Amino acid sequence: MTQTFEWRSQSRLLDEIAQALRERIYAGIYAPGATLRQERIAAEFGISRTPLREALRVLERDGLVVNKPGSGVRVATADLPKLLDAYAVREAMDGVAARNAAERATAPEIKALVKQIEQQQKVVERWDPAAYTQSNVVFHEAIVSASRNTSLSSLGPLLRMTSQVFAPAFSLSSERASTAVTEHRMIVEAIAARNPDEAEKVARAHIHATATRLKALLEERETDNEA
Amino acid sequence: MTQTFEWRSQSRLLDEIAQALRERIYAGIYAPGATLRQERIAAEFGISRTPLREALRVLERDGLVVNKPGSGVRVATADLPKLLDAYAVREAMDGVAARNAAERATAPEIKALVKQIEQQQKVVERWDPAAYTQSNVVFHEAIVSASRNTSLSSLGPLLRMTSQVFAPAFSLSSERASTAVTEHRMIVEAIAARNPDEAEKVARAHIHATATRLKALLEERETDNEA
DNA sequence: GGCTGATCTTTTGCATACGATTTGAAACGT
DNA sequence: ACGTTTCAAATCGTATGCAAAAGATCAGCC
Repeated sequence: MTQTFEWRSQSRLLDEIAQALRERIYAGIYAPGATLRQERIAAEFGISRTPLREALRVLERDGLVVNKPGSGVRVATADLPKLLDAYAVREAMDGVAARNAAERATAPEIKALVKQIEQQQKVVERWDPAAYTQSNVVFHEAIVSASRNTSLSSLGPLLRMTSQVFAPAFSLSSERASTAVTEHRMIVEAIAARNPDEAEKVARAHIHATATRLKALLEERETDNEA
Repeated sequence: MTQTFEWRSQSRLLDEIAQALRERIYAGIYAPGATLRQERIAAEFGISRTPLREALRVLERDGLVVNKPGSGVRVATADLPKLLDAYAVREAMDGVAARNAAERATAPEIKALVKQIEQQQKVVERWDPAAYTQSNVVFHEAIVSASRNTSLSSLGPLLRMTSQVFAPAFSLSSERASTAVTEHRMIVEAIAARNPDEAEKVARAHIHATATRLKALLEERETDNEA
Protein backbone atom coordinates (compact mmCIF):
# COMPACT_ATOMS: atom_id res chain seq x y z
CA MET A 1 0.00 0.00 0.00
CA THR A 2 2.89 2.30 -0.78
CA GLN A 3 1.45 5.61 0.32
CA THR A 4 3.05 8.89 -0.48
CA PHE A 5 3.24 11.12 2.50
CA GLU A 6 2.07 14.65 2.96
CA TRP A 7 4.45 16.70 5.08
CA ARG A 8 2.68 19.18 7.26
CA SER A 9 5.88 20.87 8.38
CA GLN A 10 9.48 21.21 7.34
CA SER A 11 10.67 19.62 10.57
CA ARG A 12 12.18 16.23 11.07
CA LEU A 13 10.95 13.24 9.17
CA LEU A 14 11.12 11.05 12.23
CA ASP A 15 8.65 13.26 14.08
CA GLU A 16 6.15 13.01 11.27
CA ILE A 17 6.61 9.25 11.12
CA ALA A 18 6.25 8.93 14.88
CA GLN A 19 3.00 10.88 14.80
CA ALA A 20 1.69 8.85 11.86
CA LEU A 21 2.48 5.62 13.69
CA ARG A 22 0.80 6.91 16.85
CA GLU A 23 -2.34 7.67 14.92
CA ARG A 24 -2.31 4.22 13.37
CA ILE A 25 -2.05 2.63 16.79
CA TYR A 26 -4.77 4.88 18.17
CA ALA A 27 -6.98 4.03 15.20
CA GLY A 28 -6.44 0.32 15.69
CA ILE A 29 -4.79 -0.13 12.30
CA TYR A 30 -1.95 -1.65 14.28
CA ALA A 31 -3.80 -3.67 16.91
CA PRO A 32 -2.34 -4.46 20.34
CA GLY A 33 0.12 -7.31 20.04
CA ALA A 34 0.75 -6.76 16.33
CA THR A 35 4.38 -6.90 15.25
CA LEU A 36 5.69 -3.93 13.32
CA ARG A 37 8.11 -4.97 10.58
CA GLN A 38 10.55 -2.19 9.88
CA GLU A 39 11.17 -2.86 6.22
CA ARG A 40 7.50 -3.21 5.42
CA ILE A 41 6.51 0.01 7.20
CA ALA A 42 9.44 1.91 5.75
CA ALA A 43 8.31 0.82 2.30
CA GLU A 44 4.74 1.89 3.02
CA PHE A 45 5.89 5.37 3.94
CA GLY A 46 8.45 5.45 1.16
CA ILE A 47 11.35 6.13 3.51
CA SER A 48 14.40 4.30 4.76
CA ARG A 49 14.59 2.37 8.00
CA THR A 50 16.82 4.93 9.70
CA PRO A 51 14.23 7.59 10.60
CA LEU A 52 11.63 4.86 11.13
CA ARG A 53 13.77 3.22 13.78
CA GLU A 54 14.21 6.53 15.58
CA ALA A 55 10.46 7.01 15.54
CA LEU A 56 10.01 3.54 17.00
CA ARG A 57 12.35 4.38 19.87
CA VAL A 58 10.16 7.39 20.64
CA LEU A 59 7.04 5.26 20.65
CA GLU A 60 8.80 2.71 22.79
CA ARG A 61 9.57 5.39 25.38
CA ASP A 62 5.94 6.50 25.23
CA GLY A 63 4.92 2.98 26.16
CA LEU A 64 3.00 2.47 22.94
CA VAL A 65 5.20 -0.36 21.70
CA VAL A 66 7.48 -2.88 23.35
CA ASN A 67 10.72 -4.18 21.90
CA LYS A 68 11.93 -7.75 22.12
CA PRO A 69 15.65 -7.23 21.40
CA GLY A 70 16.34 -9.49 18.49
CA SER A 71 12.86 -9.81 17.13
CA GLY A 72 11.23 -6.44 16.62
CA VAL A 73 8.61 -4.20 18.15
CA ARG A 74 5.03 -5.08 18.99
CA VAL A 75 2.15 -2.81 19.85
CA ALA A 76 1.75 -2.72 23.63
CA THR A 77 -0.85 -4.90 25.26
CA ALA A 78 -2.43 -4.47 28.67
CA ASP A 79 -4.00 -6.86 31.11
CA LEU A 80 -6.26 -5.65 33.90
CA PRO A 81 -3.52 -4.97 36.48
CA LYS A 82 -1.46 -2.93 34.04
CA LEU A 83 -4.53 -1.03 32.92
CA LEU A 84 -5.45 -0.17 36.50
CA ASP A 85 -1.88 0.98 37.13
CA ALA A 86 -2.17 3.24 34.13
CA TYR A 87 -5.43 4.66 35.47
CA ALA A 88 -3.81 5.29 38.84
CA VAL A 89 -1.18 7.42 37.12
CA ARG A 90 -3.79 9.13 35.00
CA GLU A 91 -5.83 9.96 38.08
CA ALA A 92 -2.85 11.77 39.54
CA MET A 93 -1.70 13.48 36.37
CA ASP A 94 -5.13 14.51 35.13
CA GLY A 95 -5.56 16.08 38.53
CA VAL A 96 -2.43 18.17 38.01
CA ALA A 97 -3.58 19.08 34.51
CA ALA A 98 -6.95 20.31 35.76
CA ARG A 99 -5.30 22.25 38.59
CA ASN A 100 -2.90 24.02 36.28
CA ALA A 101 -5.63 24.62 33.73
CA ALA A 102 -7.70 26.33 36.41
CA GLU A 103 -4.73 28.57 37.10
CA ARG A 104 -3.69 29.29 33.52
CA ALA A 105 -6.36 28.56 30.94
CA THR A 106 -7.15 31.48 28.64
CA ALA A 107 -10.70 32.67 28.13
CA PRO A 108 -10.87 31.19 24.61
CA GLU A 109 -9.67 27.86 25.93
CA ILE A 110 -12.35 27.81 28.60
CA LYS A 111 -14.95 28.76 26.03
CA ALA A 112 -13.77 25.88 23.83
CA LEU A 113 -14.07 23.48 26.75
CA VAL A 114 -17.64 24.60 27.41
CA LYS A 115 -18.45 24.05 23.76
CA GLN A 116 -16.99 20.56 23.85
CA ILE A 117 -19.22 19.68 26.80
CA GLU A 118 -22.25 20.74 24.81
CA GLN A 119 -21.20 18.54 21.91
CA GLN A 120 -20.54 15.63 24.24
CA GLN A 121 -24.05 16.03 25.61
CA LYS A 122 -25.48 15.64 22.10
CA VAL A 123 -23.25 12.66 21.35
CA VAL A 124 -24.43 10.91 24.50
CA GLU A 125 -28.08 11.65 23.79
CA ARG A 126 -27.97 9.97 20.41
CA TRP A 127 -25.41 7.50 21.85
CA ASP A 128 -22.63 7.20 19.34
CA PRO A 129 -19.91 5.25 21.21
CA ALA A 130 -17.12 5.89 18.71
CA ALA A 131 -17.87 9.60 18.61
CA TYR A 132 -17.98 9.71 22.40
CA THR A 133 -14.61 8.01 22.74
CA GLN A 134 -13.10 10.51 20.33
CA SER A 135 -14.75 13.45 22.06
CA ASN A 136 -13.57 12.23 25.43
CA VAL A 137 -9.97 12.05 24.28
CA VAL A 138 -10.11 15.50 22.70
CA PHE A 139 -11.57 16.92 25.90
CA HIS A 140 -8.86 15.56 28.16
CA GLU A 141 -6.13 16.60 25.74
CA ALA A 142 -7.59 20.10 25.69
CA ILE A 143 -7.23 20.31 29.46
CA VAL A 144 -3.64 19.07 29.30
CA SER A 145 -2.95 21.66 26.63
CA ALA A 146 -4.54 24.41 28.70
CA SER A 147 -2.46 23.40 31.72
CA ARG A 148 0.74 24.51 29.93
CA ASN A 149 2.76 22.07 32.00
CA THR A 150 5.47 20.61 29.80
CA SER A 151 6.19 17.87 32.32
CA LEU A 152 2.78 16.39 31.49
CA SER A 153 3.85 15.54 27.95
CA SER A 154 3.89 11.80 28.63
CA LEU A 155 0.20 11.95 29.56
CA GLY A 156 -0.96 12.08 25.93
CA PRO A 157 0.00 8.54 24.96
CA LEU A 158 -1.20 7.21 28.30
CA LEU A 159 -4.55 8.88 27.77
CA ARG A 160 -4.93 7.44 24.31
CA MET A 161 -3.99 3.93 25.33
CA THR A 162 -6.37 3.85 28.28
CA SER A 163 -9.33 5.60 26.70
CA GLN A 164 -9.04 4.74 23.05
CA VAL A 165 -6.94 1.70 22.21
CA PHE A 166 -8.10 -0.61 24.98
CA ALA A 167 -11.61 0.81 25.08
CA PRO A 168 -13.22 -1.53 22.53
CA ALA A 169 -12.42 -4.52 24.72
CA PHE A 170 -14.41 -3.09 27.60
CA SER A 171 -17.92 -2.17 26.62
CA LEU A 172 -18.80 1.41 27.33
CA SER A 173 -22.32 1.93 28.59
CA SER A 174 -24.52 4.87 27.75
CA GLU A 175 -25.25 5.50 31.43
CA ARG A 176 -21.59 5.67 32.37
CA ALA A 177 -20.94 8.04 29.48
CA SER A 178 -23.77 10.26 30.65
CA THR A 179 -22.32 10.36 34.14
CA ALA A 180 -18.89 11.04 32.67
CA VAL A 181 -20.19 14.08 30.78
CA THR A 182 -21.64 15.42 34.02
CA GLU A 183 -18.26 14.95 35.65
CA HIS A 184 -16.59 16.67 32.69
CA ARG A 185 -18.92 19.60 33.19
CA MET A 186 -17.93 19.83 36.84
CA ILE A 187 -14.27 19.94 35.83
CA VAL A 188 -14.87 22.72 33.33
CA GLU A 189 -16.91 24.69 35.85
CA ALA A 190 -14.11 24.47 38.39
CA ILE A 191 -11.61 25.60 35.77
CA ALA A 192 -13.86 28.46 34.69
CA ALA A 193 -14.27 29.46 38.35
CA ARG A 194 -10.47 29.51 38.66
CA ASN A 195 -10.68 27.05 41.53
CA PRO A 196 -7.57 24.84 41.28
CA ASP A 197 -8.29 22.73 44.37
CA GLU A 198 -11.78 21.90 43.21
CA ALA A 199 -10.62 21.25 39.64
CA GLU A 200 -8.00 18.76 40.80
CA LYS A 201 -10.46 17.09 43.14
CA VAL A 202 -13.21 16.54 40.58
CA ALA A 203 -10.75 15.56 37.84
CA ARG A 204 -9.25 12.90 40.08
CA ALA A 205 -12.70 11.72 41.10
CA HIS A 206 -13.67 11.44 37.45
CA ILE A 207 -10.75 9.18 36.52
CA HIS A 208 -11.12 7.25 39.74
CA ALA A 209 -14.78 6.55 38.99
CA THR A 210 -13.89 5.40 35.49
CA ALA A 211 -11.21 3.07 36.81
CA THR A 212 -13.45 1.71 39.54
CA ARG A 213 -16.21 0.96 37.07
CA LEU A 214 -13.74 -0.70 34.72
CA LYS A 215 -12.45 -2.87 37.51
CA ALA A 216 -15.94 -3.97 38.54
CA LEU A 217 -16.85 -4.69 34.94
CA LEU A 218 -13.85 -6.86 34.30
CA GLU A 219 -14.08 -8.77 37.57
CA GLU A 220 -17.69 -9.48 36.76
CA ARG A 221 -16.70 -10.73 33.33
CA GLU A 222 -14.06 -12.94 34.88
CA THR A 223 -16.51 -14.66 37.18
CA ASP A 224 -18.80 -15.15 34.19
CA ASN A 225 -16.03 -16.99 32.39
CA GLU A 226 -15.49 -19.27 35.33
CA ALA A 227 -19.17 -20.15 35.57
CA MET B 1 38.89 9.85 25.18
CA THR B 2 37.90 6.83 23.09
CA GLN B 3 36.53 4.52 25.75
CA THR B 4 35.76 0.88 25.11
CA PHE B 5 32.44 -0.18 26.49
CA GLU B 6 31.56 -2.93 28.89
CA TRP B 7 28.40 -4.88 28.03
CA ARG B 8 26.36 -5.80 31.06
CA SER B 9 23.78 -7.67 28.99
CA GLN B 10 23.21 -8.87 25.46
CA SER B 11 20.75 -6.04 24.95
CA ARG B 12 20.89 -3.24 22.46
CA LEU B 13 23.79 -0.88 22.16
CA LEU B 14 21.48 2.09 22.05
CA ASP B 15 20.09 1.24 25.49
CA GLU B 16 23.54 1.14 26.99
CA ILE B 17 24.41 4.41 25.30
CA ALA B 18 21.21 6.03 26.49
CA GLN B 19 21.93 4.98 30.06
CA ALA B 20 25.52 6.19 29.83
CA LEU B 21 24.35 9.56 28.53
CA ARG B 22 21.75 9.81 31.30
CA GLU B 23 24.41 9.21 33.91
CA ARG B 24 26.62 11.84 32.36
CA ILE B 25 23.79 14.36 32.50
CA TYR B 26 22.94 13.38 36.07
CA ALA B 27 26.59 13.70 37.03
CA GLY B 28 26.84 17.14 35.45
CA ILE B 29 29.46 16.06 32.93
CA TYR B 30 27.05 17.45 30.37
CA ALA B 31 25.78 20.56 32.10
CA PRO B 32 22.35 22.08 31.41
CA GLY B 33 22.45 24.00 28.14
CA ALA B 34 25.49 22.16 26.80
CA THR B 35 25.27 21.09 23.17
CA LEU B 36 25.86 17.43 22.42
CA ARG B 37 27.76 16.93 19.17
CA GLN B 38 26.94 13.57 17.66
CA GLU B 39 30.24 12.84 15.98
CA ARG B 40 32.26 13.77 19.03
CA ILE B 41 30.23 11.62 21.42
CA ALA B 42 30.11 8.72 18.99
CA ALA B 43 33.88 8.86 18.79
CA GLU B 44 34.16 8.96 22.58
CA PHE B 45 32.11 5.78 22.89
CA GLY B 46 33.77 4.22 19.88
CA ILE B 47 30.49 3.67 18.04
CA SER B 48 28.79 5.05 14.96
CA ARG B 49 26.23 7.84 14.99
CA THR B 50 23.29 5.56 14.22
CA PRO B 51 22.73 4.01 17.67
CA LEU B 52 23.75 7.27 19.30
CA ARG B 53 21.02 9.15 17.47
CA GLU B 54 18.43 6.63 18.62
CA ALA B 55 19.65 7.04 22.19
CA LEU B 56 19.29 10.80 21.84
CA ARG B 57 15.64 10.41 20.75
CA VAL B 58 15.01 8.41 23.91
CA LEU B 59 16.59 11.09 26.07
CA GLU B 60 14.63 13.71 24.18
CA ARG B 61 11.39 11.92 25.03
CA ASP B 62 12.50 11.68 28.65
CA GLY B 63 12.83 15.45 28.67
CA LEU B 64 16.54 15.32 29.46
CA VAL B 65 17.57 16.99 26.22
CA VAL B 66 15.87 19.32 23.77
CA ASN B 67 16.38 19.27 20.02
CA LYS B 68 16.57 22.33 17.83
CA PRO B 69 15.80 20.76 14.45
CA GLY B 70 18.73 21.66 12.27
CA SER B 71 21.23 22.40 14.97
CA GLY B 72 21.55 19.57 17.45
CA VAL B 73 20.54 18.60 20.96
CA ARG B 74 21.20 20.49 24.15
CA VAL B 75 20.87 19.36 27.72
CA ALA B 76 17.56 20.60 29.09
CA THR B 77 17.46 23.74 31.18
CA ALA B 78 14.80 24.80 33.64
CA ASP B 79 13.67 28.16 34.91
CA LEU B 80 11.61 28.48 38.07
CA PRO B 81 8.16 28.04 36.47
CA LYS B 82 9.22 24.91 34.62
CA LEU B 83 10.82 23.52 37.74
CA LEU B 84 7.67 24.11 39.78
CA ASP B 85 5.62 22.41 37.07
CA ALA B 86 7.94 19.43 37.29
CA TYR B 87 7.49 19.33 41.05
CA ALA B 88 3.72 19.45 40.65
CA VAL B 89 3.88 16.33 38.50
CA ARG B 90 6.31 14.70 40.88
CA GLU B 91 4.02 15.41 43.81
CA ALA B 92 1.25 13.52 42.05
CA MET B 93 3.35 10.65 40.73
CA ASP B 94 5.40 10.13 43.87
CA GLY B 95 2.07 9.89 45.65
CA VAL B 96 0.99 7.06 43.36
CA ALA B 97 4.34 5.37 43.79
CA ALA B 98 4.07 5.46 47.57
CA ARG B 99 0.48 4.20 47.43
CA ASN B 100 1.34 1.25 45.23
CA ALA B 101 4.46 0.53 47.24
CA ALA B 102 2.33 0.31 50.38
CA GLU B 103 0.17 -2.22 48.56
CA ARG B 104 2.90 -4.28 46.93
CA ALA B 105 6.34 -3.82 48.47
CA THR B 106 8.00 -7.06 49.56
CA ALA B 107 9.40 -7.48 53.05
CA PRO B 108 13.01 -7.21 51.82
CA GLU B 109 12.16 -4.02 49.96
CA ILE B 110 10.67 -2.49 53.10
CA LYS B 111 13.68 -3.59 55.10
CA ALA B 112 15.95 -1.93 52.53
CA LEU B 113 13.94 1.29 52.78
CA VAL B 114 14.29 1.30 56.57
CA LYS B 115 18.02 0.81 56.18
CA GLN B 116 18.25 3.72 53.75
CA ILE B 117 16.54 5.99 56.26
CA GLU B 118 19.13 5.09 58.86
CA GLN B 119 21.91 5.91 56.45
CA GLN B 120 20.27 9.20 55.50
CA GLN B 121 20.11 10.08 59.17
CA LYS B 122 23.88 9.63 59.45
CA VAL B 123 24.51 11.60 56.28
CA VAL B 124 22.47 14.49 57.59
CA GLU B 125 24.15 14.44 60.98
CA ARG B 126 27.58 14.85 59.48
CA TRP B 127 26.00 16.99 56.72
CA ASP B 128 27.43 15.81 53.43
CA PRO B 129 25.26 17.56 50.81
CA ALA B 130 26.42 15.52 47.82
CA ALA B 131 25.90 12.26 49.67
CA TYR B 132 22.47 13.41 50.79
CA THR B 133 21.40 14.29 47.25
CA GLN B 134 22.52 10.87 46.07
CA SER B 135 20.81 9.11 48.95
CA ASN B 136 17.62 11.05 48.35
CA VAL B 137 17.49 10.00 44.71
CA VAL B 138 18.16 6.36 45.55
CA PHE B 139 15.41 6.43 48.15
CA HIS B 140 12.76 7.77 45.82
CA GLU B 141 13.79 5.39 43.06
CA ALA B 142 13.50 2.52 45.50
CA ILE B 143 9.90 3.45 46.22
CA VAL B 144 9.12 3.71 42.51
CA SER B 145 10.69 0.30 42.02
CA ALA B 146 8.71 -1.17 44.89
CA SER B 147 5.50 0.23 43.44
CA ARG B 148 5.78 -2.11 40.45
CA ASN B 149 3.78 0.32 38.35
CA THR B 150 5.22 0.33 34.83
CA SER B 151 3.32 3.48 33.95
CA LEU B 152 5.57 5.37 36.35
CA SER B 153 8.65 4.77 34.20
CA SER B 154 8.89 8.41 33.15
CA LEU B 155 9.27 9.43 36.78
CA GLY B 156 12.93 8.41 36.93
CA PRO B 157 14.30 11.11 34.64
CA LEU B 158 11.97 13.69 36.19
CA LEU B 159 13.22 12.77 39.64
CA ARG B 160 16.83 13.07 38.62
CA MET B 161 16.39 16.39 36.89
CA THR B 162 14.54 17.98 39.80
CA SER B 163 16.59 16.54 42.65
CA GLN B 164 20.02 16.10 41.17
CA VAL B 165 20.75 18.12 38.04
CA PHE B 166 19.17 21.42 39.06
CA ALA B 167 19.94 20.97 42.75
CA PRO B 168 23.36 22.68 42.76
CA ALA B 169 21.78 25.93 41.69
CA PHE B 170 19.49 26.00 44.70
CA SER B 171 21.37 25.65 47.91
CA LEU B 172 20.21 22.82 50.11
CA SER B 173 20.15 23.58 53.80
CA SER B 174 20.95 21.13 56.54
CA GLU B 175 17.71 21.91 58.36
CA ARG B 176 15.56 21.19 55.34
CA ALA B 177 17.41 17.92 54.76
CA SER B 178 16.80 16.93 58.34
CA THR B 179 13.10 17.62 57.97
CA ALA B 180 13.10 15.71 54.69
CA VAL B 181 14.56 12.64 56.35
CA THR B 182 11.80 12.78 58.94
CA GLU B 183 9.27 12.95 56.13
CA HIS B 184 10.99 10.04 54.41
CA ARG B 185 10.65 8.06 57.61
CA MET B 186 6.92 8.78 57.72
CA ILE B 187 6.58 7.51 54.15
CA VAL B 188 8.41 4.29 54.94
CA GLU B 189 6.35 3.78 58.08
CA ALA B 190 3.12 4.14 56.12
CA ILE B 191 4.39 1.67 53.53
CA ALA B 192 5.47 -0.77 56.23
CA ALA B 193 2.08 -0.40 57.88
CA ARG B 194 0.45 -1.24 54.52
CA ASN B 195 -1.49 1.98 54.63
CA PRO B 196 -1.80 3.21 51.01
CA ASP B 197 -3.88 6.31 51.79
CA GLU B 198 -1.45 7.53 54.40
CA ALA B 199 1.55 6.68 52.21
CA GLU B 200 0.21 8.73 49.33
CA LYS B 201 -0.69 11.61 51.63
CA VAL B 202 2.70 11.92 53.30
CA ALA B 203 4.58 11.35 50.04
CA ARG B 204 2.65 14.16 48.39
CA ALA B 205 3.17 16.39 51.41
CA HIS B 206 6.90 15.69 51.26
CA ILE B 207 7.27 16.76 47.64
CA HIS B 208 4.92 19.68 48.18
CA ALA B 209 7.01 20.92 51.09
CA THR B 210 10.16 20.64 49.01
CA ALA B 211 8.61 22.59 46.16
CA THR B 212 7.21 25.24 48.48
CA ARG B 213 10.58 25.77 50.11
CA LEU B 214 12.23 25.96 46.70
CA LYS B 215 9.76 28.56 45.57
CA ALA B 216 10.29 30.70 48.66
CA LEU B 217 14.04 30.42 48.32
CA LEU B 218 14.10 31.52 44.73
CA GLU B 219 11.65 34.37 45.19
CA GLU B 220 13.79 35.59 48.04
CA ARG B 221 16.87 35.38 45.85
CA GLU B 222 15.09 37.31 43.13
CA THR B 223 14.24 40.20 45.42
CA ASP B 224 17.87 40.18 46.57
CA ASN B 225 18.98 40.65 43.00
CA GLU B 226 16.63 43.57 42.56
CA ALA B 227 17.89 45.23 45.71
C1' DG C 1 31.48 52.10 13.09
C1' DG C 2 27.76 49.02 12.68
C1' DC C 3 24.93 46.40 9.72
C1' DT C 4 23.95 43.40 5.76
C1' DG C 5 24.89 39.84 2.53
C1' DA C 6 27.48 36.07 0.43
C1' DT C 7 30.46 32.22 0.90
C1' DC C 8 32.44 28.53 3.37
C1' DT C 9 32.63 25.13 7.04
C1' DT C 10 30.48 22.25 10.18
C1' DT C 11 26.90 19.30 11.55
C1' DT C 12 22.80 17.31 11.09
C1' DG C 13 19.33 14.14 8.72
C1' DC C 14 18.36 10.44 5.61
C1' DA C 15 19.66 6.64 2.62
C1' DT C 16 22.29 2.61 1.67
C1' DA C 17 25.12 -1.43 2.88
C1' DC C 18 26.76 -5.16 5.69
C1' DG C 19 27.18 -8.42 9.58
C1' DA C 20 24.74 -10.73 13.51
C1' DT C 21 20.72 -12.91 15.52
C1' DT C 22 16.55 -14.87 15.55
C1' DT C 23 12.83 -17.57 13.73
C1' DG C 24 10.69 -21.17 11.37
C1' DA C 25 10.86 -25.50 9.45
C1' DA C 26 12.57 -29.49 7.47
C1' DA C 27 15.42 -33.47 8.24
C1' DC C 28 17.20 -36.66 11.38
C1' DG C 29 17.31 -39.74 15.22
C1' DT C 30 15.04 -42.03 19.11
C1' DA D 1 4.89 -40.16 16.49
C1' DC D 2 7.56 -36.94 19.03
C1' DG D 3 11.53 -34.39 20.31
C1' DT D 4 16.02 -32.72 18.75
C1' DT D 5 19.15 -30.72 15.64
C1' DT D 6 20.50 -28.38 11.76
C1' DC D 7 20.04 -25.19 8.22
C1' DA D 8 18.22 -21.40 5.54
C1' DA D 9 15.46 -17.29 5.06
C1' DA D 10 14.17 -13.23 7.07
C1' DT D 11 14.83 -9.39 10.08
C1' DC D 12 17.14 -6.75 13.22
C1' DG D 13 21.22 -3.91 14.80
C1' DT D 14 25.22 -1.22 13.44
C1' DA D 15 28.37 1.09 10.28
C1' DT D 16 29.31 4.04 6.44
C1' DG D 17 28.29 7.59 2.91
C1' DC D 18 26.06 11.59 0.92
C1' DA D 19 23.17 15.72 0.38
C1' DA D 20 21.03 19.61 2.61
C1' DA D 21 20.52 22.91 6.10
C1' DA D 22 22.23 25.63 9.90
C1' DG D 23 25.94 28.57 11.75
C1' DA D 24 30.18 31.16 11.33
C1' DT D 25 33.30 34.11 8.98
C1' DC D 26 34.52 37.86 6.37
C1' DA D 27 33.98 41.25 2.84
C1' DG D 28 31.27 45.02 1.26
C1' DC D 29 28.05 48.79 1.98
C1' DC D 30 25.30 52.29 4.29
